[in-house]
Amino acid sequence: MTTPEGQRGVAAEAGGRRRPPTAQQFVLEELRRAITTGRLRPGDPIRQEALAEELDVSRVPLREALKTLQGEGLVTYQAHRGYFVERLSLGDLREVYLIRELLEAEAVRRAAGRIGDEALRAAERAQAEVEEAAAAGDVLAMAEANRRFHMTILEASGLPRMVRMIRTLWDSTDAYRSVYYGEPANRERVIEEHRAALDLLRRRDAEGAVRVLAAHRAHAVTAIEAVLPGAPQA
Amino acid sequence: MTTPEGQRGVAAEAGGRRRPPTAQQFVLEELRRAITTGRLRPGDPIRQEALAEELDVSRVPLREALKTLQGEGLVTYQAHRGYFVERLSLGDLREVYLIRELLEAEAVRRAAGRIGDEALRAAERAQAEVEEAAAAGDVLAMAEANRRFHMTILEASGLPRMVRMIRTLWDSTDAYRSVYYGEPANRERVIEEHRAALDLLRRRDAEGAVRVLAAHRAHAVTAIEAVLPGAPQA
DNA sequence: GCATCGGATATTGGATCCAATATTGATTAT
DNA sequence: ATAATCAATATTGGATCCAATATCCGATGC
Repeated sequence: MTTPEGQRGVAAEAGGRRRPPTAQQFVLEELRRAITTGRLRPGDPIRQEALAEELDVSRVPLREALKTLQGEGLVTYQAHRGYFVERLSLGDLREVYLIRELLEAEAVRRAAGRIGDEALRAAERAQAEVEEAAAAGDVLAMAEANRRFHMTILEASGLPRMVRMIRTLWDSTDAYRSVYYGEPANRERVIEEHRAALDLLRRRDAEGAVRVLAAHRAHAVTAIEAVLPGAPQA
Repeated sequence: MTTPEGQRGVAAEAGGRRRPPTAQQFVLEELRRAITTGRLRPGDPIRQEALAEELDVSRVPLREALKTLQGEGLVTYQAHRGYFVERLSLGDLREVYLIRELLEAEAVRRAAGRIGDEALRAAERAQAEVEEAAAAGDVLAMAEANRRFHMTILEASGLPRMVRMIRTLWDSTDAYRSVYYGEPANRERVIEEHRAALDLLRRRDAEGAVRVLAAHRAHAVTAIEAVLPGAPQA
């Protein structure tokens, strides 16, 4: 970060976002984006020097950001060989969804009994954004709003550590999720299911909400499985 | 790591262990040990320069190790303020055990149906070490053997990611677990419960094993809760 | 006396340089 | 031709130095 503005590359589409206060956070965001958008694809080795130069930072904050991503399961690491974008096998994907099932069921169950009006309204707002993005066909915006929708609900569980773990699991499959939203039929279904879940939450029907959201996940995982074998092509 | 042998401090009791191939891994091990043994106590700030000097490494590998520990929840981090040993509230502790309950129940259930003879024998060996350490009153050795016992069983689940998460959760409460083993009555109970679990696993009684191990955890958490308020005193 | 401001100090964040290890490719013996 | 060896190169690991930020503490005004 010797110069205020770097050149354009991985960091190119950094539209109107303002830069985080530390290089490390900046790099973290850019790396996440690069992975979730497919700019860096599963299995790709991460060359530190090239990437550091592209982002216009030194290798030090880059390496720390990579350690964070390693902890989140987005990249793997081999001593003296470097970091690689995690390549999820079909088994890995199923395992991630199984874990999410176990954790989210409990979180949603608790959230249903505790969620307040503000949180419900926040979820409704997120849902409105989901529908908006879906109508516009903006897959990325939809994924982001969708994430907000679910996280808002989960946070009502009062289990912050659990939510953090779920969020991490969620992120680890980001690279594979966009394919799901690409399909218009799936976008429709997501909207329907969200509406049903909101309805059940408003009525404090915990088990109903758990059931609907479990089905919601199941749909996603089967759809992703269908296209998985091999990395998601660019 | 300019000199082969550093001075004595956090790294002092590095008995007969051989040094890992990279400074970062070495630091990671030492930090974990320092936290679990109480050499670094919950809430303590981690001064990088002092610690780096004590371990005879530069701050670079230390910072990367701290990032790893941050991901595992053993330390917290605030930009420009540094790292602190995580201080678990009572609520946090309960949450960790709740998550473990959800994940381990499923893992044990699967493990019971899949565990092979070698894994069973490995668990039995670990259990023998647990009993040995308990008899000798060696709390640290007991904690380590105990960990091997449980991990051996969990690994039979065929869910490596889940096991990794459980291991991380396990580690995050290390600082508080030693108090449990300190009590001879608890040591006795642990041994009994392990034997019962092994027996049920041999008979492929999944639900029985799940039940016994759930009770096993419940005992531990209530015992730890009793002494928790405030950090575990040195 | 108390709060506020400002500078000195401590501590973390980042850049650069050097060392250690792995990878690659040419060379040679079989 | 093929496999093994070894040097050249690429890449990561680590140390040191400098910059940026926060913290601490005394001075100053009310």
